[in-house]
Order: sequence, then C-alpha cells, then structure tokens
Amino acid sequence: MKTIKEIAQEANVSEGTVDRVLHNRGGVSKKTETKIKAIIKAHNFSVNPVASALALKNKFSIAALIPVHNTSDLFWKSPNIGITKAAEDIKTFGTQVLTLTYNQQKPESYINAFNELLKSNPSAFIIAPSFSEETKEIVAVLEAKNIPYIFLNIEIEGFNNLSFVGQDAFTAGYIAAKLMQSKTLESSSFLIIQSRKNITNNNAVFKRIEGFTKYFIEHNIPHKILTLEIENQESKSIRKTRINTYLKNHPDIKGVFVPSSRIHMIVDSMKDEYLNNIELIGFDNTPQNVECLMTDSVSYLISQKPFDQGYNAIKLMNDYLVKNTIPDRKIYLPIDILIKENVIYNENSY
Amino acid sequence: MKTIKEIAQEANVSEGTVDRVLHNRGGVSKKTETKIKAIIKAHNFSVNPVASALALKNKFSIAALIPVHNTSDLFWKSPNIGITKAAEDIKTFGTQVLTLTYNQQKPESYINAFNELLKSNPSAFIIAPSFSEETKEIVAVLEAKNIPYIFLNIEIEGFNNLSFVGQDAFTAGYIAAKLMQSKTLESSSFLIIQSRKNITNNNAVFKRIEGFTKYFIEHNIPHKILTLEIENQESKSIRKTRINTYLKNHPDIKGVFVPSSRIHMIVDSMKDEYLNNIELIGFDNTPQNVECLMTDSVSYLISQKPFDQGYNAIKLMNDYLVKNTIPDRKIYLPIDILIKENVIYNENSY
DNA sequence: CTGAAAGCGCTTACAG
DNA sequence: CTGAAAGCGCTTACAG
Repeated sequence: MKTIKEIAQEANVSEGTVDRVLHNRGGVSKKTETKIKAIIKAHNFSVNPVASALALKNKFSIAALIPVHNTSDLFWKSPNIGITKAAEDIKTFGTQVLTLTYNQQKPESYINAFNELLKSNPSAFIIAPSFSEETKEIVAVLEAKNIPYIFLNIEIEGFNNLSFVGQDAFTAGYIAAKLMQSKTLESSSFLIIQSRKNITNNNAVFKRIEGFTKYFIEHNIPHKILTLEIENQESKSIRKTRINTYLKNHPDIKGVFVPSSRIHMIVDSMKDEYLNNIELIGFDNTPQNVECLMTDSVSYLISQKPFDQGYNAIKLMNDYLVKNTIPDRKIYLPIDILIKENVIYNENSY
Repeated sequence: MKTIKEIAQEANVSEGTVDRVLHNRGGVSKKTETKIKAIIKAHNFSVNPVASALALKNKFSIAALIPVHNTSDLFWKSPNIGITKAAEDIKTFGTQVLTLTYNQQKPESYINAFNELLKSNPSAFIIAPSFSEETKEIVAVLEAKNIPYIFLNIEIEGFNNLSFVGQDAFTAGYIAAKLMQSKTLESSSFLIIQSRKNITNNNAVFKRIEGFTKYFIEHNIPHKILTLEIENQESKSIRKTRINTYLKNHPDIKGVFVPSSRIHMIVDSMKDEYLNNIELIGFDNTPQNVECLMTDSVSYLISQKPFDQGYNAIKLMNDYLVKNTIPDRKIYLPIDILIKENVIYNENSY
C-alpha cells in the first residue's frame, strides 16, 4: 500500500499538495494537479481511511429520524437497534450518530424532531419519511444546506435522496399471494385486513396489496378479494366483533392477508374456529408475530429485515462521508420468508 | 471521550505505562497498576480503535483455507467473495487476509495449502475442515503455536475452534421436508439423491437427510423415503439413464430432495415428464440452481448464506484479534427459503 | 500556488 | 519498573 508521502515524493511535491488534489480542495496549479493525478492513478492509490479518520477526528455526524415504537407495534425497535449497532461500528471512523424518534400519528413531532437534530449540525441525515408534505419542507432545508440524506424503509419518489434502503413492497405482496395460494384451493376468497390508518407508511401497504392482487391476475387464478378496515384506536372487543362477524358473513374466505406488522392483533381477535381453518399471512417478525407463527396461527411472515435496514443505511452514509462511496439509488433488502422452523435464526432484534 | 494522555496525566505516569496496564503487558508495579485501573474505570475509558489500528498497522493477518470451486459446483465461490469483501473492510484495521484453496477430493492438497499459509506466519486461521483426520494434524500445529482458528461451513466437533460459522444443517433438512410436504399429497414417496460421494462435507449432507426424515416422523405423516446415489464422475448420459430408469421403476415418487448444491445436475438429467410432475427441493443459490428456480423445475432452494459465512468469519476473527471480542461458539446463519420471486434479492455472489 | 510542521490517539522499541 | 520519543498515514492551519 502506497502512502501519501510516497506519492508526494514521486511527484516532487509536499504531502499537503497531494491531499489538496485528493480532495479537490483547489489551490493547485493545473500542471501539478495533472502530474499528481497520474501518479495516483498509476498506483491505484486510495487514502488509508483509518489515518484519515484519526486526523479528521469527529468531523462527521449522522442524524437519524425514525418513528418511535410502542407495545402494539414494535416494528421500529429493530431498525433502531441496527442504527445503534452501526453507530458502534463506525465509531472507528470518528463518526457520531444521533437518533431521534417521532410519533407516526403526529406530523408536528416529525418536524420538531428534525429541527432538534438540525441543531447538532449533522453532516448527513437518515430519514424514515412518514409524512410526504412535511418531508418536502425538511428536504428543502437539507438541500439548501447541502446535507445529504437517505430514506429508510418508506419509499417515496421525487426527492434527491442519496439512496433508499428498504424492501420491494410490491414483490413482497406478490410473494405473499403465492404462498397464500399454495395453502388454499383455487377459487378461494381472500380477506385483506388493514389494521392501521393509511395515513402513514401507506405506500408500502398499498404496494403490498397491489402485488398480492397482481399475483392472482397474472396466474389466471379465479379469486375474490375482500377488504376490511380496522383502526388502531378500536378496542379489542370491537375488533373481535367486527372481524368475527365479517368472517361469519363471508364463509367463503379461506385466507387473510394483513399487509402490515400487526397481524398479531388480528390473531388476537379471531375465534379459534376461524383461526384453525383460515390461512393467515402477515409481515415482520416482531415478538408478537413470531408467537403467532410458533402457535401455528400464522403460516408465514414476510420479513423486511428491519435490523439490516437501519444498519445498512448508517454504514452507507458513513462510507459516503468518509470514503465518498456513492451508494446505489435503491437498496432492496432480501424478502425473507419466515416459517416456524427458520424464524429463530433470523436475528430477532426486538 | 478521554484519551490515554489524559488518563496518564491524572495518574501522574506516562502514556506508555497506561498502555501497559490497558493491555496487561506486565512490567508495571502493583501500586501504579491499581491506581491506573481505578482511573480507567472511573472514566469508563476505552481505547480509540482508530488510533490503535493506525499504530498497530499490519500487525495482524488472517489465513483462510477453503475448497476451490469449479464449474459443476460453484458453491465455494460465494464464501470466497465474502472473505474478499471482509478483507477489504478490515484493511482499515491494517489486517491482511490471505486465502488459499484446496481440492475437496484430495486431502494432500488441504495439507499442502495449509503449510503454504503457515509460511506467511498468520495471526489466525479460517478453515473449512473437509477432512477430519487431516484437520486433527492441522489443529495440532495451530494449538502448539497458539494460533486461533474458526471453522467455516463444515461443522465438526471435538476441537477448540474459537467459533463455527455456518448453517444448522438438521433444521435446514427439516424445513425442506415441510416445504416438500406442502407441495405433495400425504403418503407420497420421496427420493433423496446424493450427487456426490459422502467423503466430503458429509456431516452437512447427513444432517440434512436426518432433518428431512425427522419431519415426517414427528408429524406422523405416512411416507416412504428412497435413496439413489450418483457419483460426480458419472457422465451426463449415465446419470440420465440411472435417474430416469429409477423414476420409471418407482412411479410413486412425488418429490426429489437433493441435500447438496448440485440439484441442477439432477434437473439436467430428468425427463420433462418427471420434471413436470415431481417436486424438487435443493440447496444453495448458485447460478445454475437459480436457473432451475426460474424455469419452475425446482420449487424451493434453501440457502445457507454462503457470502455471509465468509464475510462473518473474517470479521469475527478480526474483532477477536483487534478488540479481543470473543465470538459465540456457534454462529448459525439464517436458513433462507428461496423461491423464484425472492431469489433475485438474495445477494447472489457468484 | 506550495511547503513545513503540528496534531489526531495509540503503540513500541529504547534507554535508564 | 518507568518515561521520552518516534512513528502509523492523513489533515490542517500557517507562512510565504
């Protein structure tokens, strides 16, 4: 491995000058610049990131803005752990990470947390952009300040985000349909239960449903898809009544698809006679959902690798800051098919 | 963050002395040691790994000893890429990685490659221990020299390996059976085809078959399991004859399970009439196997995350060397269930 | 436009 | 048993 010193000697200049061209810091004559660049290229030289990190000491910080998790929806706990783990790993580069959470029901909390993070003067942002209008405001600020940002988990278009890290929701829904179909007879009816208001994260839920529906159409499988909306706020008893009444009135339903991480709340409310005779497929290996897998209430969970989402987003951003590595515009993580038997090996970071 | 300098000042000693107690390097009086330790503890101090890495520059090297890959079995290409990628990542710690491959049919090549690696005086070894007798010899040398080693992919017992990184083969086979069963009727017969001699890697193949069989027994599912052995050396035409004749003579066979990474060679040889009516399940997302998934010849592939195996083994060893982090004794990677639709998102590192 | 020098925090001979 | 000093490779004021 060459060093800057050696490059400098070969070019008959000082190390400082090499550093200047290395980082396009200007103030170098065209002639020396050309000479140095040639030598750098000839040796395929790249700076030693350790030495760089040490010299830059605490130069960079990454702000992460993600939803809070709560007992009924633990989903965001896992990306948060991924972020923390990555933060630990990149300490070696002197990069700091600051995470703040917001309430997915309250756009103001999103803006407030963002402003709070901004105060610390971060070099970059990782954002789970739950609210599209507010995200526009936020992004305007970031772009004015030239702060790079990566979107996490929630895929929205029309922004100059450095990258998106998450799941291909359409394909995930498509796969759910295939799995569902393999467990039921042809010409079955399926029920989609949306357990939370579509105001947040709606893109993913919407795309999952789209993928689910598309599978049956593409394969010319006779089917009927029904939809039931159940709000978060509803009490368990109301939920019970609504679900079980619905199923009673639609005895042709052979499968229930829950395109959110809340399938456990559906399982919770369904009568045993339905639980035993209807196939259920949901998303995300939260502890409550995994429990449903273990008791055979749910056949499959599709996981979007929440830990990896957080971990990768931070690492990619750090590589961008420290090494100037440009990440792919979209990073789609593997779509994990989880069953009772393999779920334990999938790092359950809750 | 405190620095060694500050700790030293507070203890009225030099930085060198603090370093000595930090790394238990001895040569420090009991009294100063106690004093320094107290101060370290009080501030919850830990060394800056970046500075440490820079100062230690090129102190460590890891030797990796794995099977070679070839066109008919690409499996080992992917762990190799994982190793290379990890090597890239840990360059920042000044750790070097040297990989040598051996022929899984030739124990001598295993020993020879090991001796070659030993010459470079590595700080640690990553070994895929294909041959148990030869591994004993190798390990004796390593233990005499106090060189730590991690076993990769092939799980053998009775050694003081720092860790094992790979798959829980029994559960993988068990899952294969569950998937197979969901695609076939009760009371079916299943054929297990072993496409390579059991001399190498036999543990994994053996355990997969064990898990496969166990599933049917545990669930009281009437079944019959047949076995066909086909050697590597056999030509495609002989393979064709043997497989198709066997299937003709056993029309009750509804599923074929190939507990190795060579299911593509079976698909290659089976007549269409069998291909269309028999469920096939195999292991590993090599390009040829993925092709079988895409053409619907194979229903499921179970992947053991070969890239991650290589990557993780190197990273764990580096953490052990650089930070003295002790890894878990067994690291079982997730058992990936791959179908046509999700296989593209599983990093296919071939 | 360019160089010399100090500094990031730790480790390591070397001297005593 | 302990300290002073050089060095790892890069970055950054500062001086010219």
